[in-house]
Amino acid sequence: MLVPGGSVCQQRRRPSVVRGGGSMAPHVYIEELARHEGQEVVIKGWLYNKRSSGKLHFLEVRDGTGIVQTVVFHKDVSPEMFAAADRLAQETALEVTGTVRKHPKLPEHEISVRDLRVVAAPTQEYPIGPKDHGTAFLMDHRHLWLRSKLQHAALRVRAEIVAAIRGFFDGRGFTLVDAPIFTPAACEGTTNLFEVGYFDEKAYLTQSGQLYMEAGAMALGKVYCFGPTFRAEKSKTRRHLTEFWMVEPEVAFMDLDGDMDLAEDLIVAVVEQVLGRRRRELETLGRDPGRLEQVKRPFPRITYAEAIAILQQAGKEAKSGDDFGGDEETVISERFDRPVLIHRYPADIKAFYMKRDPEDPRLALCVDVIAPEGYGEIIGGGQREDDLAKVEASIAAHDLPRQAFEWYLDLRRYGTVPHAGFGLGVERTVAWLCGLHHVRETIPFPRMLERLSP
RNA sequence: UCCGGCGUAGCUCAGUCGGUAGAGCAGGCGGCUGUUAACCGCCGGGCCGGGGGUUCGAGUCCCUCCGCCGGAGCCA
Repeated sequence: MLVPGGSVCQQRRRPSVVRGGGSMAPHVYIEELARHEGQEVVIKGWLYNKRSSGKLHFLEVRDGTGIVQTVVFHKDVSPEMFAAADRLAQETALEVTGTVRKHPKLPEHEISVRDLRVVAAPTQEYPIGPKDHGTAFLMDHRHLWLRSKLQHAALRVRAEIVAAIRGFFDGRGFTLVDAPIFTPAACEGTTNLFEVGYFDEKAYLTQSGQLYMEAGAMALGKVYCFGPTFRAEKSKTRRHLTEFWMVEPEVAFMDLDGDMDLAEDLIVAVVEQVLGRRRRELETLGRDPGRLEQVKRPFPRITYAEAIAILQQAGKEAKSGDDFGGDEETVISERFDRPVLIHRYPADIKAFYMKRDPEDPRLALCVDVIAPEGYGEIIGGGQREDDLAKVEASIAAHDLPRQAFEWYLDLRRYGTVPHAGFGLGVERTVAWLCGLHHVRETIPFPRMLERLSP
């Protein structure tokens, strides 16, 4: 029975599909429809789009797993239901009962409708139509925009990437060690950290769980943390969020080479799993899987000095001692068909905990991974300084408050060992795999310089 | 913070040389038995971001403020 608006509460109390005779059709999700060809099923979802051809209405219904075209033919339903079906507004919540069959024109399935029930009609016009909208408008309606095809696909790929990352580390004997979100005053300088009140003192939202993972690695050997991190940088680019997710493995008795192997293995595993399980979503996003199928071992590994040489050959002004901006990363990444590892940057442009290269102490045993196609740095990491005196000296040289690092120095006092790790930025990885222009579409509710809501 | 750009109907936009506000979509009504951002006909819909200035006259030119977008720096 179709009820266009009103008496919704009553309907909710009696959620069964009202229809004459026969057994109740099973509730099926749209992504499973192919297995039910020829059967009568119930789809529970929302009206995505509607077309009509007089005696025939085409209702596109989405249920979170996909979108299916349902066909209402005037001879299959009552005249009242047929007329009401034509009046359904976009995003009406629906239960549709009908038979699954092959689409006559497309390689997919459709449903010929026998019964329709409105669960809830919209109280006002849905703001996002099947037409162009600007990003500001869409971001203001992010809570609704998530229902759209491309956003839906991107979030599913994101979830797959997160699952792949967890599966990768869990399968290799890593232990998940959650790092704190509140951190005490002054870790790596506070200018780009979000300050919050913490009872009678100040605290800062974490910008990395790494130091805590070093403690974790000394306790559990192979560890990783996975959570949100925060940067109060006034960055306005398509690669930046103020709140983003990072996975940070840390391994005791591992050196830089082992670190690079681990980073490479992780990326290959994630790409493989996404290609294997989310190909349909990549297609929806217009992402050519061929570009991702090239992401196989081994990745090119170049030194910082070689990267500078590439930039100079390309006519860019680059001299040793410069860090790379987005442009430089793009120039380098375009030389390769897969991610490129750049290692051994000058130590003085890197963080205090980086171990120096014994073969050239001006260099740090660090590595950045630059994604292909200009998606930028997705990994930064390296081997950590494990010598107590050298860490102490580095803390002093960076003007960091020694007191706050006493616990960190303890890790070098009680059985210090070589260790290494890295951080992988989830949103940039999602942007790369999905082929999205901007990281704001890679996270459900992005937090940016000018965006704190919804 | 700096540089550049944009604010016109619910949405996306056009608006000439300064001369009384336009289209498509969405909404409403009607038509169509296979549509694909369906299509066809009709109808309603405006603080032209706010303030100030120039002018007989400002959506249009100038100043200013606000909001947003893109990029740089910084970084994942």
